[in-house]
Amino acid sequence: MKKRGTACTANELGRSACPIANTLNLIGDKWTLLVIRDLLFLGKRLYGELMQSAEGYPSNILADRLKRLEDAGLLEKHPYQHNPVRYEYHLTAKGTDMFPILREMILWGNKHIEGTTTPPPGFLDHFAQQIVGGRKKTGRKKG
Amino acid sequence: MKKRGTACTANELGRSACPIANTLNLIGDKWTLLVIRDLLFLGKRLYGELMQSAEGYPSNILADRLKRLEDAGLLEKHPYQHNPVRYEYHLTAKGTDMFPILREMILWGNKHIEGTTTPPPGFLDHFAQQIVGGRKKTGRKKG
DNA sequence: CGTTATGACTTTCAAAAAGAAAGTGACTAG
DNA sequence: CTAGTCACTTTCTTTTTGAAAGTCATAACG
Repeated sequence: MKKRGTACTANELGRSACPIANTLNLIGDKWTLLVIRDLLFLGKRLYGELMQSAEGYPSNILADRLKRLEDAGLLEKHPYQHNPVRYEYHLTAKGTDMFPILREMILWGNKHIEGTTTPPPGFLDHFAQQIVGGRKKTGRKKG
Repeated sequence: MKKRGTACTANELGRSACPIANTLNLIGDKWTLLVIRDLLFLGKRLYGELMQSAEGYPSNILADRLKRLEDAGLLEKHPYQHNPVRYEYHLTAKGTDMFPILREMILWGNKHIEGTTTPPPGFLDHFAQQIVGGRKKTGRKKG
């Protein structure tokens, strides 16, 4: 619960230079991708909103993951009030780029785990458009 | 290191019915996806081959993850010798369907983490062809 | 002024998981 | 008979988790 690092270059945690291994250094745990999901799909911004997520984050874990994600450059926090200072969190481009990973996990879960909820029609395309289509030249996937 | 479950229906571990949350119940840790990577991309089959992976699995962790993946139906083990019985491991269709998740992690890692190795040209398409194009009727991506 | 409430964390601590290393069982080779 | 190998399993110490309580700044109430 204490050590953190930027993890922006390979091998920082003693692993190989494999992009999968290095990506897992950031999101290879039970909670981190759920925080990203809440920020990306569910429009949550504040600590309290995230705490009310259906997943029931332990508060210390949530605080820790937000810090790690900030250190890794996947999210930024900005003060929305002073005295006491409170922050709102939002994903950076590096964070929203996680979308394709989330999307494939949704598709895999829907296909292979009974009882998982399916996003409404067009939901994923909407985000793909917004995130991938909106910021970069698009390219891969779907013609 | 002891409890295991099939986790083939949602909510088994007290989480929401979200497909991301439920997929993370299976692969939301540091090692599991690396084992799948070794089986899927690197052609490893035997316990000893997996142990020689660049990631350096602790042997007890590797044994545990293989069991969990088998319980979840992502891999099967088959004996390749008797006395003593030894097994070889290979992914099921449910396991190889993880490919798109791995692919997106490779792309994300290559884009955002300096120093990660890039697969050779055509590598991912090759697998997409083999796995997605080969087993199901799906999109066939280019004839 | 004193008390209660709220939001956003932080600290504490018991329990669970990870990980290093040594052990086990069934052989095979020398 | 002794040493070596493969595929795990067990033991044990360290680290991480996670439930719950605590903290801090401020607002609202009486």
